[in-house]
Amino acid sequence: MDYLMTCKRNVIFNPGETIIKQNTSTTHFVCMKEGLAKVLAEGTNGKNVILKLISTHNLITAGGVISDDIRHFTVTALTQVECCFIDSNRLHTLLARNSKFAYELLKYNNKQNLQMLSTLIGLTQKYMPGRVADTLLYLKNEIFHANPFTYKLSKQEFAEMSGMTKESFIRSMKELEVSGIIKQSRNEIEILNEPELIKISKNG
Amino acid sequence: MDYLMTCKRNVIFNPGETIIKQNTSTTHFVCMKEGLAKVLAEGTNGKNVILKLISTHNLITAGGVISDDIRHFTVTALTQVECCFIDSNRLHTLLARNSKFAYELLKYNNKQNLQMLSTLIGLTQKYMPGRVADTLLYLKNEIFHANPFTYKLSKQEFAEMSGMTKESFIRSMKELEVSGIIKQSRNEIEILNEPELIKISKNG
DNA sequence: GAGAGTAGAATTGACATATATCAATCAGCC
DNA sequence: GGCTGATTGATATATGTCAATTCTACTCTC
Repeated sequence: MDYLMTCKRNVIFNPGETIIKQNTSTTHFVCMKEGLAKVLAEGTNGKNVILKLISTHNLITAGGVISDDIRHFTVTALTQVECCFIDSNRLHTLLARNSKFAYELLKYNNKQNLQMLSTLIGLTQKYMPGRVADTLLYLKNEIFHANPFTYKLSKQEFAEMSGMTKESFIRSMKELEVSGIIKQSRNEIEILNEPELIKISKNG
Repeated sequence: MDYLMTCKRNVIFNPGETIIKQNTSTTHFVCMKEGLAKVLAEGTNGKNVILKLISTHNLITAGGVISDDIRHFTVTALTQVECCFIDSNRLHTLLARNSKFAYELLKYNNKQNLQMLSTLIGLTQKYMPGRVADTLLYLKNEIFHANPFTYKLSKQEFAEMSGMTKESFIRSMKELEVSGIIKQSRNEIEILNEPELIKISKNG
């Protein structure tokens, strides 16, 4: 991985800039070195789903690269992002030579797959409160690693992470706030009663 | 792949029997040699999602095996299924030695991932008619490879493939029939107007 | 540097509608 | 002749849509 990271083509993206665009074709893949970005799948009818957020030291294959060279999702910078572009030939060479690396990549890939599975289950089988709870727990535990966490995502983006409209997301959040489970101010969310939130996530 | 296929532990499953059970742990993975099976993810509240059907010559990793040894979905036989169990050590050995194999497996894995992505998009962003259309096109093009195709799945199972209740599935099918887009008898479905069905799939 | 203006996001409310739920009836099958 | 699955209907509810309002951040001017 270090071998891949120490590449030349280092690029800086500003918030809002598109790092990878869905349905385009490239022979490069991207390695995030610093920052936060969103991975979203664009639907046919203008609806998007944010599959996950990615931060430091993350490999962005965007679905393609290994099976085909088409990008299957769009990756957009949320903060300033530093990343490097690596020629996929370089990856292929490494794969052919180093079976340990191939094994690790396979593991990584597998983990992605499972993550997507749980997203799928969550989005298709839970009611709104459960999905909102999932989003909040994901943000706290896997992205910000802090409890009152400060965000700079729009409500629209939160909604796209939760598979609903922004209005519905806002209403759901308000209910959680009224119930005393969370506390929110402009750019900050605090989870006050995590056990209850987990209970809601498991569909109460 | 042939090396893996020529294993000793050959097992026959009858329709309805569980080949792999979600949340169990094994150090074996399964290779389908013959038959048809459904791969479903069991939700917490009794709702299931059938992720896909699998037929001849398919590797069932069930999510785990490479990253952990926990099965993340349940696989159930729909017809009589012949398959073989392979010790995962054997796979790991092969991976370590043969980088070409690792590469192929990575490709395979990647394809699975993309398939799941499109399922996710379909289930979360489309209305019922679009989801039903997706299911029908999937069955015709990727599973049965025939136009009037004969099935032996229950309406409940079709519904679980389409992310809805069986009642909703039946109603949706009826509408398609009334519109002259499909024709259905007891165990057979014929797609009469495929272009229109594709249009519906793309959310009309 | 302070205030007015403005563009975009957040919020709220009323309403429409997709879809689930529940119960009843019907059909095919051993 | 009953049992399971399919179908239909009536109804409830979750969620989306649309429009109106408020809030916030930022720019421009003086």
